[in-house]
Amino acid sequence: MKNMPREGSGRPRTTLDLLWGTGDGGTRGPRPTLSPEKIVQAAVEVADADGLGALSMQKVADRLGFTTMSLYRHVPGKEPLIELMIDRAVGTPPELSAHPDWRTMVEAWIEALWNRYQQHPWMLHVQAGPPLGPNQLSWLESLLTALADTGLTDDERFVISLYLNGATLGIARLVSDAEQVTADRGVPAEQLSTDYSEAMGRLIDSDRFPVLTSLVRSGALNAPASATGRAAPDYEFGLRRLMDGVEAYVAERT
Amino acid sequence: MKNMPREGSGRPRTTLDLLWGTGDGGTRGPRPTLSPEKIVQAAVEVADADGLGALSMQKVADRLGFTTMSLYRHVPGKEPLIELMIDRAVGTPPELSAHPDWRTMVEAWIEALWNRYQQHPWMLHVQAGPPLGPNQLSWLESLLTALADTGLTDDERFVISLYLNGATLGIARLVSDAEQVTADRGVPAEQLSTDYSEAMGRLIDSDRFPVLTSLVRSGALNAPASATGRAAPDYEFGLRRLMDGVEAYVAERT
DNA sequence: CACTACCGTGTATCCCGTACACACAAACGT
DNA sequence: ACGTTTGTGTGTACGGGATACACGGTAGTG
Repeated sequence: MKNMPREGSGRPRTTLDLLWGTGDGGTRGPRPTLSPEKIVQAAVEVADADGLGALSMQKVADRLGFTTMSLYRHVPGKEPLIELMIDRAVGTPPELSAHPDWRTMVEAWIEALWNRYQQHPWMLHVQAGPPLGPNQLSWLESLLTALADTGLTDDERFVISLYLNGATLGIARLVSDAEQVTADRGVPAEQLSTDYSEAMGRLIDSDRFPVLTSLVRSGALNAPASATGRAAPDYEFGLRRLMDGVEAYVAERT
Repeated sequence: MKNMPREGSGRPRTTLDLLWGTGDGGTRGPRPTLSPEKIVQAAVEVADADGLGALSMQKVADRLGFTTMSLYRHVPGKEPLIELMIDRAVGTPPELSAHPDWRTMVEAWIEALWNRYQQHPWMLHVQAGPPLGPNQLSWLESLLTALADTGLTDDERFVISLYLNGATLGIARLVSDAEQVTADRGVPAEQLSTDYSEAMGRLIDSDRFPVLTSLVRSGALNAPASATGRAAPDYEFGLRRLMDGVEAYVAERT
């Protein structure tokens, strides 16, 4: 029985083990030069620099000075690697205890998450699955803690957390996509909304799209994004409405 | 000058032309058997069935009974094709005029969009860019119309539309990802949240994650998703808070 | 010291997107 | 009527990417 496939090809068992650092098996053979951590770090750097579409095992290995196949000794494949990247890129949640009330805590939480998304825009395009990594769970824990003294039930706090998380994700994606795509087409950032409303003006039939037409003509599309160079205020306005609603609900419950 | 590359290889000029059906140039040569519409339809079917990752020009061509390369006569590439797919998959917005007030209109709008996302989950994972297709613009027009008699300014209505759109997108993605990923791992839908909270229970240290631990122990994670077999109520609750906030803002303005 | 478990590598396979050149077909200009 | 022009579907070919598999070497274990 010499040529049987060497079963259980080394260390990297499950993605969960990688995420939590468990399952570090026996210390036999040559000391590894590579490690999952280094690989994940390099992968995140590649994705940050060139986007998720440009992420390949080759590029990651090159950046580390190793062969493509060497990565597979430490990470079971590309998809698991991406899961690890997410947990690393999202990092640790902010410290919220200094804030006076739950509302400012939640706002700070969302702003921090928003910033993370800005730093690693590729996170907005991965199929995420339920959070299971230590960092992702820390974010959830953090948000739930912020809602602790609202007097809401466990269910309600959980659902609200889910919604806040999702809303932040969605807005960040919308904004980031708009910037990215138009940037890829070689449009300078200042002209973004100008060009957009101009393109729309050309396409739109004022019979079929009366409201949009008047909106374009009034120039409302130009103002918000170019005012600060960022669409950030957009999400803050919407967020504030959401918080008002939550606050009213909390007040009603007590 | 015989062997110059036959410049301007046929009809499919820009993605915009495809989206709006403009630019259908001279009717020379053999009548085309294929058309952009058929291609887009087939592509949507493939993505619906096997997900975005399994979408390839091969599969689309096979489904139509043509060669891979034949597609490129009608569609400039894969990415433009996906943009067309989005506009087709999102379809036309719902009829809202029957609803009594703006709030129920907006709720109906969101529910309709939510349903579209359920029908075509791959839409949640594409880089979208600003909406330029006729159907996408119709959705925007529809939502803006619903907000018409709120007395808000153009800016405000636009920003709120953006936020509602983004929030719906984000929640739908969170929920769909969770379902999808766990389904890929062979977990039957009923066990989803059970397995999830069980996995979390194994991973979590009650010192580092006190709130989560108590949440898992109380079983709050099991209830919401399994109650209806869908996580739909989650988003409705959060949505209601958001609408309350908007309503308060509207009232304050008048 | 032989054995075993594991490291990093090289090679090979399969799939994907798409450039390019062909053979043929239908309308146009003369 | 007939060459010219423009477009159609196809076959072939290339570069790149994920990953299975077998190899030679290495460091603890018995």
